[in-house]
Amino acid sequence: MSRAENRVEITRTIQETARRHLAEVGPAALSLRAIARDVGMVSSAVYRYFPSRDDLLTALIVEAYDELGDAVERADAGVRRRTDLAKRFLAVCDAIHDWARANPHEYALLYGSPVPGYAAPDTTVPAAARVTGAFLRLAQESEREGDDLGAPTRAVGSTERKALDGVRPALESPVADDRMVRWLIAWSTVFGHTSLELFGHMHRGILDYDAHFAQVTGQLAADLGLTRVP
Amino acid sequence: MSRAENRVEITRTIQETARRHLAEVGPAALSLRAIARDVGMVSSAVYRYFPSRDDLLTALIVEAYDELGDAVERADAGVRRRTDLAKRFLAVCDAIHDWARANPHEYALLYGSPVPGYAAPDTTVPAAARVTGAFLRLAQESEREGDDLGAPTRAVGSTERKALDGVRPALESPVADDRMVRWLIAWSTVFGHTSLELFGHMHRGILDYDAHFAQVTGQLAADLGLTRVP
DNA sequence: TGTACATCAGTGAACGCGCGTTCACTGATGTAC
DNA sequence: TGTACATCAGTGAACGCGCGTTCACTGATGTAC
Repeated sequence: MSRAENRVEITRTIQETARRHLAEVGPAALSLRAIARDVGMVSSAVYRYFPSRDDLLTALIVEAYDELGDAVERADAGVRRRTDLAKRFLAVCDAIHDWARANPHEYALLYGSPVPGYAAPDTTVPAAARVTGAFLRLAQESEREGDDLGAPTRAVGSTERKALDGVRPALESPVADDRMVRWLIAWSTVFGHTSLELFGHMHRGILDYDAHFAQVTGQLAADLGLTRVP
Repeated sequence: MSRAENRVEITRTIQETARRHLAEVGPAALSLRAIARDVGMVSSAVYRYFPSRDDLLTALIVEAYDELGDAVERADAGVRRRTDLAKRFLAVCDAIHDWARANPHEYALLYGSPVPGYAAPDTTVPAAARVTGAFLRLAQESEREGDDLGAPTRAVGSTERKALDGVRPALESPVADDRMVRWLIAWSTVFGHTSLELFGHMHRGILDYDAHFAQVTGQLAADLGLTRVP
């Protein structure tokens, strides 16, 4: 095995170990020394592979975003009838929710409180954008379908229109502002529900998280006008 | 000043200092030693007032929940026409959002990732319940008003009905399940929006957070059937 | 009202721990001629 | 094909730091008679 191959493999081993630690102790308690110990290296040796703890953290963040992105895209692609936007929407929501429950510490790293002293570099942006991308793709397709049978939407004034200017560059085909607001509500609801659930705020209130999540996302799909008979 | 009075005052001083540190460095970086230093005490002296770091943390959590609870209840009570449920709902939503933006680290402590190694005791439950209580009160009053002009709701099946059993004990007057789901969506949306905003996920996407939040909560109020002409 | 004793606040040193990062060094792997 | 040199991986010790918690002790404040 060449030096270069070895390097790739050891880098991967370190990151895998780090990922395992992340899943066990959470982002705040992640320790470079503990990871090195577990790999069977002295802590200073890790610096040959990651210039600092923050770079290792960045690698983990990108990995987690990509994993979630994969799950979401796979869920979407798994729906045969591409015109069944409701089914695709629900598949995407479930993918997020399922991944979060299976990987709570990773979810907390991505969507929980920021890690103190750490600022995510721009490297993480493309990976992070995959999840929102799935929502936006559905929004555009739904818009193209035309006949809108969703819940009535409030008119959008000029301040809000300007506030949404940041979203538009991510779109290839236009989505009307009032409907975009509904998609953003769906986005906030899915992540809000997941965070409230995972961080313990539904404890003893909602007795069946999956049932409730299904009801909620079903309602969102209806509000978005996705559940219509073809 | 008596010993007892002194004790109360110093306990308060410690907690106030802790609170200031929390606001500056966030929950994860909160240090008992640093707080003691700032108060002008040796770190071991703090143990006369708080048996451990976790108890101090609990006190801060309760304080923060109560502060948010105060803000929410004050906002609700500030609306003169008690039958204007839309206005009251928007006041409550804004109170949460405003408090979170003014106290981001405190918000993260309450609604962000759990602090590693810390489990909130039951002491925190009543304070935490005040915020959700405001939503539930509005839900009940809206239900009593009767004429429901909100967006159409999806039927609730038996699994979801059972899942909602945990919410019912908190109610004095009944709320129909399908409408309760909408109130829970509103709850998830408000906290989801706030978390996504504060934790940086709307950065460069939404250009005016307040405008967008207003649009979103306005839409929620309409979906809940609160914005009707009397 | 004064004295003897008990209670309590706060000190300072210590324990035992862990962290991220740097640096001089050894020994193995690669490269150029 | 063999040798001289450069590159690189990994070591081990150290730096400097901070943390929560315990404990024997001093000196002040309270209480009972």
